[in-house]
Amino acid sequence: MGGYDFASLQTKWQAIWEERQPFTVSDAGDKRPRKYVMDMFSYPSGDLHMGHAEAFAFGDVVARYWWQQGFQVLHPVGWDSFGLPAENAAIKRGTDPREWTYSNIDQQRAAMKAYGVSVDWTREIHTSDPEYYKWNQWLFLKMYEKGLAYRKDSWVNWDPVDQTVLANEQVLADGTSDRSGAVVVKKKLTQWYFKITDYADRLLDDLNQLEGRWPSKVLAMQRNWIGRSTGADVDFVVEGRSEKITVFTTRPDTLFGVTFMVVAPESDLAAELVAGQDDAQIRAVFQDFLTEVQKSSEIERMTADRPKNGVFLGRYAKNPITGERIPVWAADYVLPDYGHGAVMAVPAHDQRDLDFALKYDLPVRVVVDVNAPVTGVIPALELDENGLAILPDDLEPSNPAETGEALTGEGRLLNSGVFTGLSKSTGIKKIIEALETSGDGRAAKTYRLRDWLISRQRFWGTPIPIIHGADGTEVPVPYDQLPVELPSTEGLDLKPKGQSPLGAATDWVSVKDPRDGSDALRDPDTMDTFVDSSWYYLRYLNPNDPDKAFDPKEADKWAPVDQYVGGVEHAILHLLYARFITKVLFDLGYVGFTEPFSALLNQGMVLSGGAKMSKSKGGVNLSDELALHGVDAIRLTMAFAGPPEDDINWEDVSPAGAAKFLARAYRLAKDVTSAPDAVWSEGDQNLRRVTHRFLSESPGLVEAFKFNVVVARLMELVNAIRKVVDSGAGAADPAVREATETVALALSLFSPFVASEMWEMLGYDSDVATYGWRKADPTLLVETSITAIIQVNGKVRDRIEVSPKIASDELEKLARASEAVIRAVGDKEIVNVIVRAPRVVNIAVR
RNA sequence: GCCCCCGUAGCCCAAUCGGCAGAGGCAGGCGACUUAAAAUCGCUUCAGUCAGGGUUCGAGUCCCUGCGGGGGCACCA
Repeated sequence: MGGYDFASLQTKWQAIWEERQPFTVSDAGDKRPRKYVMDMFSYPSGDLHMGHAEAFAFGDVVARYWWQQGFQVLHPVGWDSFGLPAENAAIKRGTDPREWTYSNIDQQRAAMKAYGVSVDWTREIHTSDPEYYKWNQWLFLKMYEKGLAYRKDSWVNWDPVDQTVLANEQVLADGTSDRSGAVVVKKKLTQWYFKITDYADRLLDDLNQLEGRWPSKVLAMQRNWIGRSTGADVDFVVEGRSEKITVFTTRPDTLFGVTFMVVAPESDLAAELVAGQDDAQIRAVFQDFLTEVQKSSEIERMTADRPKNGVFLGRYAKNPITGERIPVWAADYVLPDYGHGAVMAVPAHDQRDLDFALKYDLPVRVVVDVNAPVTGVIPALELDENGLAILPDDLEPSNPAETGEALTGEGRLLNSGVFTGLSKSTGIKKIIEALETSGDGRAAKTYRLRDWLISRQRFWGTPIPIIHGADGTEVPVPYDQLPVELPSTEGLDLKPKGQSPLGAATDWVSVKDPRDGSDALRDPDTMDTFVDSSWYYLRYLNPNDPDKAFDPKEADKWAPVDQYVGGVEHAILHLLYARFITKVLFDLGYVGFTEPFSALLNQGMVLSGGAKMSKSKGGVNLSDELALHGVDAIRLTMAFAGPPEDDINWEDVSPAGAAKFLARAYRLAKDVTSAPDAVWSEGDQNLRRVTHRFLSESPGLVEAFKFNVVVARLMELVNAIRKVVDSGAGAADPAVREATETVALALSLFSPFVASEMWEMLGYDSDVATYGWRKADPTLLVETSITAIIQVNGKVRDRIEVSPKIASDELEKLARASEAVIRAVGDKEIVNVIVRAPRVVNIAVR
């Protein structure tokens, strides 16, 4: 590798930055406008890996860009330092998780500093510090007071490897744990929840505000996850039972087609219905069925298109609108925790209901004519004595009972009493109105989103600040007794046993009831670490404040975060939780905004051989690449590889090429012979034009995250300077200095070490990073002539050099006079001439 | 099954508003320097934009259909 000694440059500049702290934000008396740029903080695994390196490289481009643009930029880092890897490591070594965690942090901090990220190191936070997690507890208590934190007994996701419960968001689509990879099982347990479902509408609707500033993919994922459906709740009276069964449906227009009802077998409702039923045979059959259902694993349950099984419960319900008597079944295709755990079955128009009806020989009744025109005049239909329509033969739709295909399309209602003939959407509206009038139903929404299960049965997390009194009352720990600190691990067995290890820390868990001093027990569970990360962006604003979680005045000044950078793996989990907690803090009056992250950039992954790069898998890894090519070249490689949100195949990019380019840039700084006070305007005008075009275009490109294009333009500029130095005006030309200084300033966004060195070589002792972007001189951006293209029928036939200010009619005259055009037109008739001065003329001929 | 994103040279990728398909890099080729090689420097080959249809004076760009790739949700009523 020729060029320069990147290793000694890295050492030199790291020491200088350590001393100067150029990125520490004091704010006081600083009149510059503010920007808050934040990278997703890291779990302290000890090493910097490719994923971190890429995210920090991109985040740093943005942070350094705003510094150059004259802002004071808050760009903090912290550590997501609670969690299972530390705890598991501690179990393996018989040590305290604190040791592993804090030594990893030291190691990783050093790696990050060596990576040259523009960070305000005075604001570093660790979520495992009592000074931090105290405020998780404070947040919990605030939410508890508002009824947003509560405990309930429910079927939960249980990770049998990590021996703890998981939130829905932590279970992958294949039914395995996102952390341990174990197949998650269902357990019925009493757990703590945050009531995120209260915020479902706001979490969904506020996504519209983020449109265009968050990746559309993330917005789509969040919308899917929240999964709002609109429709109606309909109440069905059950014979011999005082309470009705309420079902949720998105198709109230098909109410006349209901031929049976289905409830989830494991729901309380099913048990009640069977209990109220005299036939012992039916009760026994149901019990067997329920046992069978509970045996099937979550994975089987989640596979679509499984055969549907069910049993008749021996009970009948009444259709509220037709008065018809319909049987009530229990079946495994109805889920206990969605909607009301019960459905009205319309087999003609729902594939699942149809599959079930055909299997158990239940009636199928068509109530929507999907062949009927959806728009236009509704044909007048004759009704029979039952109020049902008599249909002309050609309107007869296909019969689902014969085809096995449910009719789910748009159409017009059939056999639906006074509603017959209505379109789907009008039918939905009118039938809901009728239900509301009769009191048998109402418009309703339901969500896929579930409340956030936050308790965990592990040690290394934030203790839940609740005391359980002897009488079973939940007593919040008084605020002045926070934090509830984790005990020492001395004599404590952290091995997962399905119950929190804290429960066995006798001295810790036994407390006096704050109400009356009687014996009581602390809640032994700890919080999901996603609680820590749901508000950490606020803690950076006053990381050492002992009196409050964050300062609302600081939040007004800095928050929300202007630019958040991180991996798409948090598209739902962390980002949804942080949005939720921000809205809660807004409602509590602590912040004046409802979305935490105004803009989001998701970097792609770095792949090698089609797999994520990591040390354990062998092959290419970050530390080798850094040693081989230097920090600057690696960072530049990532910026140049393509759009930041795309994955990078390491085989497709060239760190050696990046290093070569940096060496070319560096050599220019060496070549410049003019003094720092050289008068640029006396320099080579063509080079100046290139420089100023670069100065003018780059900011927009950075703001659009087109880092790869900026680097390409920078390469262009370097090539242009080289040409002037070697075979033009020469190294002494003032324009060469101007252009080379521009290279150093722009390069500082991507490759700060070599940029700083170049800056020094060029005679400056200031920090290149905060020196300031130079404004383009508009007079150098004006083009003196422009190439107009002349087309005939859209095909380019001639090019002419014209003034950019040429008038349309003059350009047309020139175009018509062109010999190439005259030849192309020949004896054809000119039917139209489009002139877009000064760029294009198109002559349409026939 | 529903929804979202992407298909441009051998490869990674550019192409503001619909207006000359190529900025930059990798790989390749030729040349200069060198005893030779590396490094460096200069020059250079390479696609008509996945396919089909439509809108338009004009489509890589907008619309429809299909194919291919990636992702999210899913017995969700």
